[in-house]
Amino acid sequence: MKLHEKKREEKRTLIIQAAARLFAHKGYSGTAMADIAVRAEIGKGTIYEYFKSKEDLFFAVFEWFARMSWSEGKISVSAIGGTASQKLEVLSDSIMNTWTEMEEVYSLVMEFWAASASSQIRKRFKESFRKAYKNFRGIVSELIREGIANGEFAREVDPEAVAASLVGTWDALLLQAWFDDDFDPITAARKYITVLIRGMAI
Amino acid sequence: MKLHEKKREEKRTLIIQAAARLFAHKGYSGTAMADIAVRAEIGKGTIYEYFKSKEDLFFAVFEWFARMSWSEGKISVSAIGGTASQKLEVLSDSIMNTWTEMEEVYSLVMEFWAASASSQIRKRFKESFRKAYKNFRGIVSELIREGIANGEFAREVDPEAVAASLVGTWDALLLQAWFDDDFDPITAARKYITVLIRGMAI
Amino acid sequence: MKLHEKKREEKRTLIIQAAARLFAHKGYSGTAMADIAVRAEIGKGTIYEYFKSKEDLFFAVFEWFARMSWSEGKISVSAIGGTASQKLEVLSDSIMNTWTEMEEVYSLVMEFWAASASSQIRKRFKESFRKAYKNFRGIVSELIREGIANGEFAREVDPEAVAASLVGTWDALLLQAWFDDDFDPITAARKYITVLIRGMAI
Amino acid sequence: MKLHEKKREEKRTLIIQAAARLFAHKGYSGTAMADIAVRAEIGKGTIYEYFKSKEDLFFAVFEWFARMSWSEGKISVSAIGGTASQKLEVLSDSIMNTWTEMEEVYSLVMEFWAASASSQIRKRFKESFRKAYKNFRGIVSELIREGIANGEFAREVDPEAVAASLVGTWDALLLQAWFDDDFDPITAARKYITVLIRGMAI
DNA sequence: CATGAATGAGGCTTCATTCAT
DNA sequence: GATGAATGAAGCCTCATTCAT
Repeated sequence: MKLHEKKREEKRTLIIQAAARLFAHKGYSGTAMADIAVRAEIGKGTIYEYFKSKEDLFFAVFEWFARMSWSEGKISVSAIGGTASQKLEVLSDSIMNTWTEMEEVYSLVMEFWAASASSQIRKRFKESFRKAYKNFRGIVSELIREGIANGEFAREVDPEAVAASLVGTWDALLLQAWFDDDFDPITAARKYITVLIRGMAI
Repeated sequence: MKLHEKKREEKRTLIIQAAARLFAHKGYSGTAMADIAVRAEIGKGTIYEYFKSKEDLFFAVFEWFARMSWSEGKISVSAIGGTASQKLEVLSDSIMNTWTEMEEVYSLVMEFWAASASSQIRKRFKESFRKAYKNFRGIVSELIREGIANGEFAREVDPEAVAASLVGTWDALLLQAWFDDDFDPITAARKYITVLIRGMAI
Repeated sequence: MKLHEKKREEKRTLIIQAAARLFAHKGYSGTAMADIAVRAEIGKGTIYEYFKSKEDLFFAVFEWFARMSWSEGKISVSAIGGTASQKLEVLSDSIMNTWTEMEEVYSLVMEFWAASASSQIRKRFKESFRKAYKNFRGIVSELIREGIANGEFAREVDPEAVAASLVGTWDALLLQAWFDDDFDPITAARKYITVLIRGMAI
Repeated sequence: MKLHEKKREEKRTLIIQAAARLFAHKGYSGTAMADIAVRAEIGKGTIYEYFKSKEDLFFAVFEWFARMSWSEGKISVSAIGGTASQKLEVLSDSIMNTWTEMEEVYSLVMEFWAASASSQIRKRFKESFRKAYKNFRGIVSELIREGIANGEFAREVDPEAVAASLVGTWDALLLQAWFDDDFDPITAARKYITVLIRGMAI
C-alpha cells in the first residue's frame, strides 16, 4: 500500500526545505508553523502528517542539513591528490568556497547553536555537533598525521590539537565573514594556512 | 539627584543581570518577562520603567555583556610584558582561562548570535559583533606587527589575516569545549600557538 | 444482493462495536475517528461510507446499545415463573448480575448521558432514554399490578410510583458500585427488595 | 499586598459560575474557554490567572458545586424534628424540591459523571463522588438506625442497604424527571417513601 | 515610582471531513 | 467500494504589554 513511499519522502524534504529557509531567516521561535505551510504551499495540518511537532521538524531540518553539509565535505577531501600540505590547502579552499556561497546556511547553523544552548533538545544537538566536529577534526588530523609520516611536518606537531584549531578557524572565519561583509575569509584562510604549514614544516 | 540616578542605574543593572542569566539558560524566546521580574525580585511592570520592550532589554543585556567582555580582554593585554611571542602566548592563555570559567557566558553569546540571525535587530547585532571582532583583531594584529618590527616574525606574514584566524580559533576552540566536555581547549590552544609562532618566526 | 447487504451490515456493526469500546473508555470527545478506524481495522474514510458523521455514528452506537440492553432485560423477565414477589426478586438479581459484569457498559451510559446533556442531539437522546425508562417502568409496574391483582400486594400501592422508584434504585445502585469498588450492589438490592416487598405486602 | 484576597475570590467564583452554566448547557468539550470568558465578561487570558487549565477549572466547578449541594442537604437534615419516619419524609421532600428547581444542576452532574467516566481526572472524580455518596448514605442510614433504636423500624432492616437504595432512588427519580418532563418525581418519591417506611415498620 | 491584574493577539496542535486514487 | 493524504477550522494556552491603584 505504501507505493507512495517515494512521494512521501519528497514532500517531507519539501517541508524541511521550506522550514530551513524560514528558520534561517526568522529564527526558530520567529517562524510560525503557518508560515512554513504557506511557504511549502500545503495546508497547516499537513505538516503534522510528517512531523510530530515543531521541535521535531526543527530537528529534522538539522539532520537533513547535517547530512548535506558533512557529505559535501567528505567528497571533496577524498578527491584530492598531492602532498599533505597541498591537500590541506585544497581542503581549506573548498570549505571556504562552499560555505561562503551558502548564504543562509550560516543563519541556520546559528539557529541550531542557539537551540542547542537552551531547551530540552540541548543534549540531542550538543551530541550531534560534537560528533560532527569530532568527525571533521578526524579528517584533518589524519591529513596531518599523513604529513608527519611523509616527513613533511615535524614530529613535535600534535595532530589533534592542530586539527581542532584549524577546523575551528575555518568555522570562525566564516562566522566573521557572515558578520562583516567587508571581511574576505578566503584570502585570510589561504594566508593563514601558509603560515600554519610553515609552522608545522620541518 | 546624583544618588537618585545611581540607584536607578543599579536597578537597571540588576534587571539586566537577571535577564542575562535567564536568556543564557532558557533562550530569548524561552524567557518570559515575568520570569525576569521574579528573578530580579521586582514587579513585572517595573521592567517597563527601565526598558521599552523585551527586545530593548535584550539589546541592553547585549551591550552590558559586550562592555564587560571586551574590557576584560583589554586589561589583560595591556598588562603583559616580554616579546611579541610571549605576549601572544599569555593572551591566549588568559582568554582561554577566562572564558572557560564563564559557563553561561557562552550560552549568552549563542543567544545573541541567534538573535542576530533573525528579526529586526539583526543589523544592530551584526554591527556590534563586527566591531567587537574587528577590535579584537586589531589588538592581535598590532601584536603581530610589533613582532615583525622586532624582527621576531617574518615580513611575509599578513598581520590582519593571521589575527583574524587566531581570534577565530580561540572562539572556535571555546565553542568546541562548550559542546564537548572532554575537549581541552587550553592545551589545544597552547600547542596550536606554538605551531603558529613557529610558522611566523624568521 | 442479500449476501452483499449482510456483509455491509456486519461491517457496520464492527464499526459500531469499535466505537462503543472507545467511547466508553475515552469519551465521545476524547475518541478520534482515526482511533475508531484503527480499532475496526479499516480505513479512516471507510467509516464515512457507513455513517454520515461522528455524531451519526455516536447515535448509531447508542441505538445498537439500547437495542442490546433492553432486549436482554425483556428476555429474562418473560422467562420467570412464580409469584409477583418472586418475579421481582429474580428480576432484580438478574439485572444486578448482568450489569455488574458489564464493566464498560456503564461508562458508555455515562457517555450517552453526557451527550444527552449537551449539543443538538440532546432531544434525540432524552427521548430515547425516556422511552427506555418508561418501557422498563412498564414492565415492573405490570409485575406490581399483577401482585395487587393476586392479592399479594396492598391496593394502596401505586404501581407506577413504585416501579419508577425501583427502576431508579437499580440504576443508582449500579452507579454507586461503579464509583465505589467496595460497594456491593447485589446484596444491597436484595435486602432492599425484601423491605420493599414487605412494604407493599398485605 | 494581598488586600484583594476577597475580590480575587469573588472573581474566581464569577468564573466558576460562568463555566458551570456553560458546561451544563454545552458540555465540557462543547464549551470553549473563550465562551466562558465572554460569559464572565472578562478577557480570555484572565481565566488563566485563576485556573491553571481548562481541566483545573472544570474540577473547581465540581468542587464548588459539591460544596454547595451537600451543604444545602445537611442544613435541611439537621433542622428537622419528629419521628424518624417523619424526618425521612421531610428529607425526601426537601431533596426533591431543591433539586427539581435547579434545572441545569442536573446537566452539570451528568457532565461530571461523564468526565469521571473518562480521562485522567477519572480517579479524582470517582473519589469525590464516592465520598459524596457515602456521606449522604451515612446521613440516611443514621436516620434509619435512629428509627430502629426508637422501635419504629424492624431490627431486621439493614440500615446501610436501605440507605444506599434510598439515596440512589432519589437520584434516579430526579434523573427520570430530567429526561421526562411529564414525570413527577415529587409525588413518586412521596408514595414510594410511604411504601418503604411501611416495609421497615414493625 | 512600583505594582500586578487584566488583556488579547498569536502560536501550536488536533481532528472531523473530503476527495483523488 | 475502500483508502488515507490533505486540509483548515477551532481549541487551548502563553505572554508581552498596559494601566488603574
